[in-house]
Parts: sequence; structure tokens; C-alpha cells
Amino acid sequence: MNTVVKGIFFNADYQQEGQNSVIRIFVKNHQTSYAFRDPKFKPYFYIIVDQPEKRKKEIMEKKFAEFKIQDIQIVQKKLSPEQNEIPVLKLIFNSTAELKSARDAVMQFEFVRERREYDMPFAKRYRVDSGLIPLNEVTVKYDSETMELLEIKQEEPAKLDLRIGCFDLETHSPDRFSNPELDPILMASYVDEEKEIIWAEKKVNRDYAVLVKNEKELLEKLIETIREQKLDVIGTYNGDSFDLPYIKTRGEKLKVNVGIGCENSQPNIKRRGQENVVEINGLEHVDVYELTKILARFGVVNLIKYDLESVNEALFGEKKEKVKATEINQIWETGKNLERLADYNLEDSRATYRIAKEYLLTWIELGKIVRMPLFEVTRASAGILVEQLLINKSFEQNILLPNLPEEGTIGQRMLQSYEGGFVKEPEHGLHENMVVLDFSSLHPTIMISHNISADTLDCKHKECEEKNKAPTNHYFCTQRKGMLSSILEELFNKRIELKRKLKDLKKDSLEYNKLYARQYSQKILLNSFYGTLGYARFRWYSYECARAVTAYSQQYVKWVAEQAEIEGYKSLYGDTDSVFLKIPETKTQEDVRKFVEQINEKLPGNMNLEIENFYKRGIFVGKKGTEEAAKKKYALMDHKGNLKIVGFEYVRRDWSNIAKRTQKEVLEAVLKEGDTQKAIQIVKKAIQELKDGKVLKEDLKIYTQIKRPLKSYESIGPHVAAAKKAQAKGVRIEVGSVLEYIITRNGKSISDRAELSEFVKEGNYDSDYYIQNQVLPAVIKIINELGYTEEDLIHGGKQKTLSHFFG
DNA sequence: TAATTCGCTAGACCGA
DNA sequence: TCGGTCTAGCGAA
Repeated sequence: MNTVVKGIFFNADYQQEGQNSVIRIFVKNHQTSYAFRDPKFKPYFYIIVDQPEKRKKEIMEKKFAEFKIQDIQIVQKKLSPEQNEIPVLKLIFNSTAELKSARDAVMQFEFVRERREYDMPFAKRYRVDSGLIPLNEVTVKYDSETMELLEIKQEEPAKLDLRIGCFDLETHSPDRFSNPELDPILMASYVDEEKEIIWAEKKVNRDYAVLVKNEKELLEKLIETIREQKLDVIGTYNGDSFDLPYIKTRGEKLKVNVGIGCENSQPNIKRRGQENVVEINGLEHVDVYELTKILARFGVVNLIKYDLESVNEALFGEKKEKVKATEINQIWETGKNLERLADYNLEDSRATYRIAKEYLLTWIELGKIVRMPLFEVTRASAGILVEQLLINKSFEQNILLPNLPEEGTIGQRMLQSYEGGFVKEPEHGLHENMVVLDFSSLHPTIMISHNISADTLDCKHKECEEKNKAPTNHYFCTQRKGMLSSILEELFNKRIELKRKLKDLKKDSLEYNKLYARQYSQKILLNSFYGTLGYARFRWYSYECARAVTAYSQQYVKWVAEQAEIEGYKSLYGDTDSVFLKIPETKTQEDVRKFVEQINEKLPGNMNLEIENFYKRGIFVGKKGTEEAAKKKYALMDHKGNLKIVGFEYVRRDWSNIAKRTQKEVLEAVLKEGDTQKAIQIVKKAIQELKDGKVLKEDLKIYTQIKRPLKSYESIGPHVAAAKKAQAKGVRIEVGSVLEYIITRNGKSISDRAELSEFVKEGNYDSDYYIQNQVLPAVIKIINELGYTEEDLIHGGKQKTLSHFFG
């Protein structure tokens, strides 16, 4: 019987039904979660041949595999954006297995010039071809007996209030890590808009606590709740590698069906590289931990550790207590302080929920732009996002995708690196009255303004060569817009328009938040394009384009500095897209504004120079071991007294707190107060504290990441040495873990003396190391700029003040 | 199995 | 034990 239903389109996958691979699409409304079948859509790929009619017959007649090819169509396609359409063969199959064997078998025909789009996963193929946008509202006509999809209509996204729920487990861990084969779940918490619960076998004196009789019941209650709440999104913190695999294994042990997906389907654990991802049909699993790491990549947060406590504090400014694994065991075994554990458990779910609520909107919008389901887009890298966007555009414009490069090609590309941005060596020392100018979205605007795209490179027109030649001598078409540049331009213009609209909306209103998220996701995409051009595995890789972008960037930034010098400013420094100027006494901030305006009048297209900020005072320091000044390292103070510290040890996690704090205090004394004597006193005090043995572990820890298996290190640095020692004591050291180590007094080389902080007793540290290798190197270059030497720091020293420098 | 290059610095490593 | 070179990590843009 034909039935019609409205709902939200979530995702698509496929299933094997006998000989056929059949697409399923997941559509939900608040009553039901549907999985519709779309058997009419078949796997396919293209081949390019000279005589399509003839070759089609030949292939149809020849049996080149154990199956019969379902169909071959002759279709008109462009092989690339600048070419005309030509007929190509579309080979259609009943299953992905057939496609896979045919794409190899087809190479036996010498008339096959090329294969295209033969490696696109079937579900992704469907998402591209159907044009369905995840989380849009759809009206579906279907056969209620077979669940076969008859018609699907996409409507403008209506109001979207996704139901999000988060859960978190506390598990027993007699060893260092919980083993789901052996160790039970002790507690579970669940949080959504209306519910906050924890379940535990032991009585907990909290309103939100529910007593269960055993672990089985605990798991059943959790699953039941997730099902009852009819969620759209399930959020976890590290659920990809911990919580979801854990409940799956415990479920098998305890005979509990943990199917929380559509039609109670099980969480699907997939291997992706080194890690797990867990996908659930009809219920989007968002691992907020992964989301946080992406936020970090885009600079929303910058943390040493990405545990929930640190992230929660960084994002919301709220401290959250951490209960360590050993303590969890202890609480459970003694039955004392169960409330503490329960609170912690609940807070984890709450924090996860809060982060999801706050940031999901950005990924929802991003998912809509690139047409990726939430599950995918919350785990996607910059390269994936750009690729997906280009795939969609290519399909719309009837252009076949370029093939992925082969390993040999990738190797060649990787050998061929290219020159990047320009970094000027700064004028070291203290400077007063500065302005920093920078280009807004430099790389995207260069690509748009000069129409940089592989398909516009060195076109046939004489005129383009004359009018639009990059400093590399390659040029780009001025008559037809390039594929990449036009997508960028569209994104750019939409973003400008959105930002204009945002100005009229009330902050924190629903509409504001939605549009803000959209413009932010556009920004993410805009900034991701340039890098992919030089990425060896990218389908649209173009050395010439990548190089042209950086050549232009160098040209423009040098040009601005030159113009400024001509106008009477002194160019102090610049890095890639910025120019640091000293404003002469004869000029005002208004003059700077006028100067920038003049520059902008001369810049092409949508390129734009901005005033980043005015600074009262700034310092550039010398480089170690040479006379030169260090690049990418400076500190500035604006006219409100705000300090901006860039590149210094202060911003690096692989330096101890004591060194970082001392450096910051010194910079403050110098820039804010102009007090060099104070700066020196600060250093002396830190040295004294170290000597007295008073400094706490917290201020001595050095954080360094283990980036490869311990065995494969050629050079054993302190962090590797500490890791190896810890490993011998039974600590599991994983690739990617950030270690905290301290340099102790026990041993010869620095590595010998390095120990993981957890094994170091308070007070056991090498004060000499922390003075000579941490505090002094962090401050000496600054002190030098003030006219003092290391001698002055350790011994007496002469009297000088900043007036010495500024008259 | 997923964007780029430029740059600083530490500390091991290695040969004289 | 010295000094140059190399490995490694992290940050800026």
C-alpha cells in the first residue's frame, strides 16, 4: 500500500539483499524512525572509449566475469571543467561486489582509455546523486509492505530541533585500563533536555540516582532510556573508542540487546585507520571528543590535554572535578563517597551534552553545505570537506571526477615541495607605536581574484597571459571562471551576506546562532581550500596553482610593506599575510586608515587589507646562537594594555610552567610597566625558588606527545626515555598520548633524569636543569634586548630603566 | 586514510 | 669533551 510520510533525512547506507546491493535511507520524525529501501539505484562507474556504441555492444556480449552486467548506458559527460561533453559508457551493476570485480576486469579491454569514479563508496554515491541534504525535511512516498521508496521530495529545512542525549560510563579497572571482557560497568549517566539520571547498583544519596539490582539491569535501563527518548543524536565523550564498544561487549556478556539504532539495530564498530568509529543506523553518533579535537584544529580551543575537564573549563570557564581511575575503584570497593562518583559521572554527561548543544550547529550547517551526514562531518578533516564539496559541484555540472592519484604519483608529488609565504626578519628590540596590517582571508581571496584553478591554468588566450600572470609565469583564464575559484567565490559572497545579516539580529537568538554557525562553517571551508592544492593525495592537486597562490601572497605582502615605507612608515616585520609597521611621530591612526584605504583601492577583486590592531609597544628578540632576530616570536601590547604573546616559550606546551610563567611576567614588566629592574627581580626570584627546592611538580611538568611507537625512535629524547621507563613499570603508552615528565636528580643525561610526573615525588627535581635549561633560556633573549646579560641576572647588575631606550 | 610551508629550539648522537 | 649535525616536537600563518 502506498503511504506518504514527512520527516528529516538523516543518512544513507546499503545492505546486501541476495545478489543486490540495496540502498537504505534513514528518515525520522518524532514518532518513528524509518529505513526505506531504494532498490532502483544501482552501483556504477564510467569508462572512456573511442567508439561508444560499438564498445557497448562488445562489452555486453562478452562475459568478462562470473556475472552479467546489469546495464550499459551511453551518457554525455565532461572529462574536466574546460572541456566539452563527450559520450562515455556508464557501466551499471547489481552489487558493489560486481562493480569491484568489473573495475579490474574491464582493464583487459585495450579500448578502455580510462576508468572514472570507480572507487566511490556506494552510500556516498547515493548521497551525491540524490542531492539529498542531510537534516533537511523530506516527504516520502513509499510502499508500506516492502518499505520501497517510490518518491522523495526535499523541502526547505523547517525548524530543526534535534533531540540530543548523552551518556557516560564509569567502569571498574583493577588494572590500569578497564577490560570490557572482564570489568563491569559500575555506573552510567544519561542527560538530555529533560532528563538527568544515573544508575548504580549501590545506593547513592542523590535525587537523580536510580538503584538497580545488577549490571544487567543497569545496561537495560540505559538502553531503554535512549530508545524511549527517541533521540536524533547520541553524544559521547570518546564513545568511538570506549563507551560504545564497551556497552556492546558487556551487552554480549550479559545477554542484553544494546540495539539503540533504527529498528533496534546494533552500534556498528568500524575500523578507520588506527582508530575505531562507531556508527548507528538512524541515530547519529557524535563523539564530542573528536569534535573537540576539530575545534582545536580551527583554533577555537588550544589545550594541553583534551580530557573533558580541561575542555569544559576552556569553553565554559567552569571547573569540573576529576575522579581518577584508582579513586573510582576505591570508592566502589569501599562504598564510601559514592555521591562523589555519581556527581562526577553525571557531570561528564552534562558537559558532553553542553558542548554538543553549543557546537553541533556549526557541524549541522557544515554538513548541509557539503551534504554530509552528521556522523561523517563531525569526523571529517579539511581535505575531506573540500573534496566532498567539489564532488557535489562536479556532479551538478556533469563533470567526471579526476581519479585519485596512484601511489607512484603521490610519491613524486611529495618530493616536490614548493615555496610558501614570505617571512621578514624583524628589527629586534623594543618598539613603540606600531600597527599591524593583515590581509583578510589572503589565500582564498587571491584564488578568487586571480581565478586560480587547475582548469584555468595556462589557458589558450593570449589576453589572459598578458592580464593575469602570476609571478611564477603561469597565468589563469580571465574569460571563464574556474571550478575552484567559483566555488570559493560563492562561499565568500554568501559569507559576506550572512555577516551583514548577522549585524541586524539579536545576539544569542536562535536565528543569530544558526546564521553564525553557517558563516563559521563557510569560513572553515574557505580556509581549507588552499592547503589541499598542495596535498599529494588530493584529486584536484595542482602544484602550479598552489605555487601561484604563495607567489602572489609574497608579491602582495612585500608590495604593501614597500608602499608603507614610501609613505614614511618603517616596516618592522611581516609573516605571510601581515605587515608590522612603526608609526612615525608625524603620523596619526587616521593616516594609517587612509593609507590602508589607498592600498585597498589598488588591490584586485575581493582582496582586502585590514588594520588588525594598533600597539603601544612591542618587542622582537634575538635568535639563539646568531646575531639575527627571531621570526615568528614577538610580544605586543595594545593601547588598552592587553598583551599578545606569539611564538614564545610561554605559548608552548613543551616548556615547564615555571619557565613560562617567569617569561610572561618578564614580558609584562617590560611592556606594561617599562620596568627592567622588576623584570630582573622576577627572574632572580624564580631562580631562588628553584634553588630552595620549593617549586611544585605542577610547575615543573613538561608536556610532550608520543608521536610514534616507542621502538621506532632513532633519537631517544627525554619524553621517550621517560615513556620507556614507565612502560617497564606496566604503563601502557599509546601513540598520540601526551606525557607529563619532570627532570629529576637521579641520572646522568637529561633523558636519564626524565621521569613521568606520576612517579616523581614532590621536591625531587634538578634545580640546575630548571634554571639553566628552562628559566634562563626563556628570559635571556628578552633581558638581552634591555641591555643586560646573563651575568646581571645571576649577580648584581647595573641600574637601567626603559627611559634609557625611549629617551 | 585524509590540507600547506616556514621557523625556532632542545637534546641526542657521533666523530675527532 | 667539544662542536657540528640530525631528529623531534610544536607553533605561526
